[in-house]
Amino acid sequence: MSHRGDINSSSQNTYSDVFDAVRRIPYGRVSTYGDIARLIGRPRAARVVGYAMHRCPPGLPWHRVINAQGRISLPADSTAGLSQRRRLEEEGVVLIGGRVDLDRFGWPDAD
DNA sequence: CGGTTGACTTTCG
DNA sequence: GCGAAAGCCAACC
Repeated sequence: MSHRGDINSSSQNTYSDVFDAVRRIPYGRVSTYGDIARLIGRPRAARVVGYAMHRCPPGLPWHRVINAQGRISLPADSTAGLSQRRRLEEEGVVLIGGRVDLDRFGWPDAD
């Protein structure tokens, strides 16, 4: 914490929090924008999560983030959309009818 | 400083 | 189960 009101090491930046949460998603698992938003303490900021995804830094497993419907938010015909689906299947995530069973691959576990 | 923008979510028909 | 409409929040310009 600096004397000035600059950014604390605890992020406090929605973007950093979002990126950190996404990095916490285990391999072969997926999370939704709403869940990520909730994890960072902003249950209503799901849209902001998507916004952050568009600005995601390299190395971020952004492909593990999908919408609440278990569906890829990106257009199915888009390069990024196809790439995301391929990466998910590559990690063992099964897509049925273009959808992911959040009850099985969703994270964190509902339990 | 303020209106516009979204890789969203939930509710209703 | 699916499509349309409204709600919500932070970043962007």
